[in-house]
Amino acid sequence: MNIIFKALNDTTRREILELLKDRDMTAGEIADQFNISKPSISHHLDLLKQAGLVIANKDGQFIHYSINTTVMDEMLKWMLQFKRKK
Amino acid sequence: MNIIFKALNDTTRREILELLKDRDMTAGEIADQFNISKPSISHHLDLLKQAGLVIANKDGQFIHYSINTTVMDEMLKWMLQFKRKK
DNA sequence: TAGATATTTAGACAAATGTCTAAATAATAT
DNA sequence: ATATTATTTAGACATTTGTCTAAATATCTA
Repeated sequence: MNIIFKALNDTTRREILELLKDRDMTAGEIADQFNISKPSISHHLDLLKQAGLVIANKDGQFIHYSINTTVMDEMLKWMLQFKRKK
Repeated sequence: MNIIFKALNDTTRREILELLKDRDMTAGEIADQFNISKPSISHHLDLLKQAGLVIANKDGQFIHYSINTTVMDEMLKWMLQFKRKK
């Protein structure tokens, strides 16, 4: 839970998720969308991966990243507890 | 958006929200639930207030805090965008 | 095998964060 | 008025975070 909130607490990482919502992308393609160095993006991707929010798939020299929304279900469930009770 | 994620990115603050889910509490009552100094709790409450997640109401020398779930709707909406699209 | 391309790892550094103690502010009670 | 209670503000400090550059690793191509 902690690690998920941590991963989402950064604009760049949230934007990465929004990109991956539409289609899978390689690390390089993702980095091209930001004015941030590739190592920094790599670090962001690592945090997202640790949180289980993205999945990395190696394909030759490329690494394809895809979003994993099942992890978000846990967060959605956490948030909904506040709406249920009066 | 940013400030909401920031506010939720801390276990103590999330636990405060879970306490307030059941009933309104004063700053002192909230602080009593944690092994953290009152000034630190005060700071956490301030961040939650800035994010709009709680509302403070002064009543004499007490300040009653209550949860405001409408702000969470924005977050829920953000999260649901990932579930909608295929 | 060498060189180019894709990505990560390592290490440094400034800024942000969570915590504390001491002091300030405000309201209540004696 | 003074002391007590509730809460916040101020300032300090160690830890975490986001970023960078330089170097390492891995794959592909000529």
